[in-house]
Amino acid sequence: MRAGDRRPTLADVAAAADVSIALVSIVMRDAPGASAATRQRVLEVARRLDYQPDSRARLLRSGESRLLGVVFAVQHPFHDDMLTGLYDAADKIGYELTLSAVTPRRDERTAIGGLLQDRCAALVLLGPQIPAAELATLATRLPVVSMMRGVRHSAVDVVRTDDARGLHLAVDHLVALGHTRIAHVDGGRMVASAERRQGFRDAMRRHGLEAYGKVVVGGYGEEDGARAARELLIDPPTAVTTFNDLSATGLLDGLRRGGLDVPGDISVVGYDDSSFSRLAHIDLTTVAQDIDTMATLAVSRAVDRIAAAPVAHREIVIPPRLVVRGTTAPPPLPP
Amino acid sequence: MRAGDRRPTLADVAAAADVSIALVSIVMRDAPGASAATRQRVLEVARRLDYQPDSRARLLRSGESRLLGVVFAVQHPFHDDMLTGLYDAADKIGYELTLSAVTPRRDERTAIGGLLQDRCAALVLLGPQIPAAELATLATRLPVVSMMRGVRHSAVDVVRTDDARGLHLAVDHLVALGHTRIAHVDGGRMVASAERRQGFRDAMRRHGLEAYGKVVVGGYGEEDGARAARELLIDPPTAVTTFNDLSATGLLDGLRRGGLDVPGDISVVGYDDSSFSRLAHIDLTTVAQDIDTMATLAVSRAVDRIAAAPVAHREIVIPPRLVVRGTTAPPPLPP
DNA sequence: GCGACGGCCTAGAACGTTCTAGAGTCGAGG
DNA sequence: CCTCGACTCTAGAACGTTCTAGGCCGTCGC
Repeated sequence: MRAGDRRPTLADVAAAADVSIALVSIVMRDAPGASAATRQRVLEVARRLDYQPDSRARLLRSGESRLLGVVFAVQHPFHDDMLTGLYDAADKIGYELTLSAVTPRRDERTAIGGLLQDRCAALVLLGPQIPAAELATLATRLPVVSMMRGVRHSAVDVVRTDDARGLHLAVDHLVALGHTRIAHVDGGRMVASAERRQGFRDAMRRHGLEAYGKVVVGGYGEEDGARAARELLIDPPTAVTTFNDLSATGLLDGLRRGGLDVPGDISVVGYDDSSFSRLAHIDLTTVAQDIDTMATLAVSRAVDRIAAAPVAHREIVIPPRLVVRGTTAPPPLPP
Repeated sequence: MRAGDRRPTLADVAAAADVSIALVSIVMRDAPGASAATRQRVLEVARRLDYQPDSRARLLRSGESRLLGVVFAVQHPFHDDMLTGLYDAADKIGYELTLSAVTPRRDERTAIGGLLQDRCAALVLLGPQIPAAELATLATRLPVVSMMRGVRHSAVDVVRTDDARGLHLAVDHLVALGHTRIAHVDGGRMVASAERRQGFRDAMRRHGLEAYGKVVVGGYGEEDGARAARELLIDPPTAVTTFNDLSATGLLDGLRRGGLDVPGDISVVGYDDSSFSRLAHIDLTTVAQDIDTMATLAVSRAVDRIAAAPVAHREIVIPPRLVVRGTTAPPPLPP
């Protein structure tokens, strides 16, 4: 068989096995209506011809498309983790995933547009940045699940972590260790940044430490953390919470270059429990989002919507948990 | 319009604009055969109805599918960079990309299988790990382009960097700075690891330094680099080349923790010019693969194969270039 | 005045599936 | 012996598109 050859279709298999096309279809779908013997024979022939079903024709005909479109961004380690979870979840209930990436030169609208043409049954968006109104419009066309970003609109489903609570956990942990002067490096315009910042402020207030809490402008990446480190080095607190792990690693590096020992002089807490935060030489205390639960819920919510099943809440909020590793310790004794 | 509503089709637009279905199709494809006035009117109606073409039906009918399947792996920053380049390249010539990810729990065969069902016209595989024989079998069914991995089989196209040359560049740079005792942290069983290791050995020999060259077992990730650092600290060379940037950052961190100054005591060269290697606080001297060129060539090679165009060479080898940043310097003066 | 031609448009057949409706066959029950 | 139901199987119509063949106008060249 050469590359240019036409790929075998149901008709080819049917002809070779001397049965009708419909019967082959039945066998392929494992649907009732064929005897064990024929089933066997058809499968045999199909395997011999190396038949592969054409999912496009299949979906075209059968309307319901068991296809979930996922929009993710490159260079976001957390998105990669979430993709892993989504594949697992979709696989478990017999759905397929089709991916569309946001890159520095390919924006979210383009990514979504591509998926719409593929006629997927629902859209799962990882940390969408487009305006809520636009998401709402989109949601009139097909079910839309926004992950990691709250959307105040009744048409859009949301699966996210309780980010405020995540920062409560981080601050509680630090306070329990004895810290009082704690700073937060925030995520700037990033999705969820506001919730985390607010969570930090609330937690500090709850401990009566609002006077000691300081928020430093940060951002998404390592360079943002490094920049924040330079700012913090002027008058270092004894502990820092951050918007995410990437920023935290930049911060770690900047603080150490500035001559501080982590966690001896200063403690650092990340956010996301990205796979690299577990690496021995980073060993970052961090707030973990429950990826598998979130992925499972996002997929099942999308599927419920596709089936037009009534769902209880538009917004599902998952509690995070704190993963204590090596970057937090009691504050240094006052000199 | 509610989410459950049927999406408008060509027939809907045709009815609303009072023309034939075929004419609407012509207008949508921007094909010749419609007057400017009608074109205008049909487009108007289509926009009003919010018509979106169904790519499945389109591809089903028109056979040739302007769809390239791409298999990439999560947690590989370099793959993300390549995806960015591939989207650009495909976009430029009017092709679509459909992505399938390899995750810790979803292997390459599964990822490829998904794409085959989508009937994409060709496959682009980023650093495929499956046996060459399997790739060859696959290539009998549709054009297959392997990126970053050489495949010694006439059926599979290859677009890769001249990795041996990449290590020559790194070693030449270090030797020019005055280094003689140079180690290489290799990539273990990773794709392209052998070429880089061999390139290192050849380059050292060319400089008459084979006696000073040492190869340390490493791997893909930061932890592998950190492990190599521990080994190297026993009797440190003055410079190290690495399999990739991720491993290099782990190495950097490990060496610094071991009390060495980079680049004062020891120089480090990475490989890939990953986006994070450019970050100010990493600032890694590294070997850059020409991502855009590779992406463009991979896409056009795939397209040539789809068109059954004769192509000159099965394997396209792109020269890398060295990006000198802050982790390399002359060796310390002997005490 | 007439045939040829070009511009615009349409009908209907594909594409590879799934689904609906029904046609055979066979054994059991009356 | 007939009828019924269960079980296999099949024909043919969808699905939303593109493509092939043509039809119907004017206009142009003779």
